[in-house]
Amino acid sequence: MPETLSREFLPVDEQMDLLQKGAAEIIRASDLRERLEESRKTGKPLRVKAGFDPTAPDLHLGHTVLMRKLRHFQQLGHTVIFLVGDFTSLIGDPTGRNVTRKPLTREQVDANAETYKEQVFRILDAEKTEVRYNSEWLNKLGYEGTIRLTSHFTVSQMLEREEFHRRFQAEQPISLHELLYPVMQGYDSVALACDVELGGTDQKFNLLCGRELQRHYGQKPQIVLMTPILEGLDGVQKMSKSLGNAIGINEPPGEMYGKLMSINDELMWKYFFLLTDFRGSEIEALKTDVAAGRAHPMEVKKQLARTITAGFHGEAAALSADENWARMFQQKEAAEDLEEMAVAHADVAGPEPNQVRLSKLLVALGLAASGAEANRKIAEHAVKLDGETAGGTFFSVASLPARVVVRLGKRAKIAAIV
RNA sequence: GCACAGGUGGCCGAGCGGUUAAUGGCAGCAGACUGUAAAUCUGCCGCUCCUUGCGAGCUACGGAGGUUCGAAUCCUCCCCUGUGCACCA
Repeated sequence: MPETLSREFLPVDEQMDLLQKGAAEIIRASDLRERLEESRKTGKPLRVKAGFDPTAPDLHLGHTVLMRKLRHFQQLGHTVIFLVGDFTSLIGDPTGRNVTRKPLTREQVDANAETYKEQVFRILDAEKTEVRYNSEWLNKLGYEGTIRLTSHFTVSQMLEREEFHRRFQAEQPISLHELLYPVMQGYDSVALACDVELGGTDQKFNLLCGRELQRHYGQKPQIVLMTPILEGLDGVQKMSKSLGNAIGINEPPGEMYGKLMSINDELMWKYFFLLTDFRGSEIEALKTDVAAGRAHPMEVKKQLARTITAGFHGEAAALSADENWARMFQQKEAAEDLEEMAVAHADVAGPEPNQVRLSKLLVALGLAASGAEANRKIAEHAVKLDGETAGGTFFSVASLPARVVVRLGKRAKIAAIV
């Protein structure tokens, strides 16, 4: 992929090809083509915006689908605006929530925004990204401006939005301020004079509000490019930290690799498509090979896991994660580089010297959420010590300090008891 | 403000005075099976403590009181949500 720095843009067909890969919907593709042609003629890059609520400082692969698309624009020489929704996040986008989100404090927003940027620039080129905060213009709007702005929409327009409509029908609460969210996001596009706005498909309504408002303000309505929502590890619900089915971009290579291997076969193709630079045709070829029995799905999945892991941690880390995983799951041997945690013997002591209360140890290692849960798992024979199923609550070590490999299900850690 | 309907464990949702940590479903965790998964089957699924026992204690059905030997279940007040009414009334 050539890194275009100057006013030299690639032919429009090639640009369209890249931009359309993995896009769920473009409103409208023909307009995008037109505007790309115009930009190529005038030498002016497109202004491409994507807004982010600085609410979830831990980015996961689901977020990167959009980031990667932004990077595509960037690679083609267009201007990417990373918009921090510091103002809108005081509302909290109601998308997909059946409960009204509680607003963040100013301090939380600021702190989150910083963490966000740090992570985003692992994918985007910081040098070429325009970072803006929407408080810049929304703050100035004032009550009067807000009234004028909201007058462009009607209540029934707002209630067309699926989420509001659903809640209204279900007799669930909709706070007045939530209705303001799409309006503000739309105004961001006006303030930034965007040519294109990116968002997930769940953002469709908000994105279209931008077009609507831009018309009112005499601007050309932005093109809207929506990326699909990535399903999480369960393969059903969207990837989300709060649902516990996410792969964080800051996770250690082993974790990342392991989680990727745990997705089901069907989902792996989507991941290939949205999270790697494999060409569409290459992915289709792999798919055909698997269907015909020429390639093993597990091997293909390993390739996926390696590729994505390498993108965040480098080739070497990905390879070692790969080898480790094979040892752990295929040969059921203990992995080499398990995380080691120091535990004070006093905290986990049993009644006799050199004895350890296993339930406490499991909690201390973070393998069990509570002592009660730990005891249940021991009773279920789900706990292994140095490869041997633990028989009871207590176990003895020959001497202190001691190192024990503790395994509960898929997860294992080395306890350094001192 | 008035009236009505609601508020139960991560979610949905039973229970409507007493074998109740609270039926059931979903989610989750573990075991078996497998190609890592998925599917399927099995077990678990509030917390703490220890003498790990079909042990003891604690906390829990929006909140606070009350009635009762005993309340998620009855009463009172309060909070929250939804709906209707709010000129004629």
